[in-house]
Amino acid sequence: MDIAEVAKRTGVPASTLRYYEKKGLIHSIGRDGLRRRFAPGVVDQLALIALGQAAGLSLDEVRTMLSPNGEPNIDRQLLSAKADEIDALVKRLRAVSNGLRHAAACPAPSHAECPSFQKLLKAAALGMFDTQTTPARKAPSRSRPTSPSR
Amino acid sequence: MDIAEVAKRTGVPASTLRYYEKKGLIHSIGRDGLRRRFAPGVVDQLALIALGQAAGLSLDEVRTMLSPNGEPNIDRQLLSAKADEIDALVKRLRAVSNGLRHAAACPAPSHAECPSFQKLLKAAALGMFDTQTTPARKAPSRSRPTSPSR
DNA sequence: CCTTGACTTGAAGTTGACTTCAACTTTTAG
DNA sequence: CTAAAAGTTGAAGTCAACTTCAAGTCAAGG
Repeated sequence: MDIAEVAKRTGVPASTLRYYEKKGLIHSIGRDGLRRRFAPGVVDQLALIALGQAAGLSLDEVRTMLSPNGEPNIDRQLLSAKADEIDALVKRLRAVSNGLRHAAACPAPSHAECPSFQKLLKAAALGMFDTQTTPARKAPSRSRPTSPSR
Repeated sequence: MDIAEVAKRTGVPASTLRYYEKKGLIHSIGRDGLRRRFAPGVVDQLALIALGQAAGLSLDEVRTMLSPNGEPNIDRQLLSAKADEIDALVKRLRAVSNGLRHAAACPAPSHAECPSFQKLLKAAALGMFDTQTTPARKAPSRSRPTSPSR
């Protein structure tokens, strides 16, 4: 597959594909002339990358998850740590989702004034700031670049 | 509470609190001299903001969720749409978590070579790129700023 | 009174993740 | 053969979300 084909299949723009390759997240499996050729597996890879990003990982983190560079030990530890983080995130996100859903259905004029909304979200937020023991600021996230990227 | 107190309680640096205030995400409830004074509720607000970010919302999106500015109708629609998005994200994230957990326990030298890891993640990635109908690139995310901010 | 320390501001700098641009090489169609 | 279309590069630009900086204000202690 050439770069345009991958872009078409995944919706990831060519510029991003080149950027990812430079960063070492994907690899072209040779050149046809000077054009990159990609193995079909790159499509799955890109899905995983998108998934990792959605989970709040940086591109560098995603790369270390996907490539067995140095110590496997450290890698595995890191892996389950990440899994724990993601589980925690999932818990909170479900609460947020419930909160939003309730807010959407709730008759109160402003959800800021709806007590059950408040409660749901407060529950979701509980434990984010541990007032002593934990580091706080656990889960990161990101902003949309620009276009919805057809 | 003054700004330092809020920072201490939440782990969110003072500079960020000022930035958020400028952006309209939080509000100081008056000044003591020229110093801001915050209501205790701001702590919960900040937790919600962090949560929203973890869910992949931009600060602007978080603000619109939290403030009843214009049309409530649009707001509610948007709310349940966001809830749907989050639910979808949660589904994928759980698959990722399972994948990572398996990879951490798996005896294969590199998880890239482990077939069950591949399968799990491929399942997680399924539907991310819809090959025709949907826009792809559904959920965003973010990277860590710098300090762990204790 | 004067310094110290916590706060204030606006402006500029940083970082991650891309995108855009200018200049160039190939491949493809006529 | 030649021109357009699609690919390539490195460098520079953009954007969101902050952080850092310079310069100033203010309350409190010595």
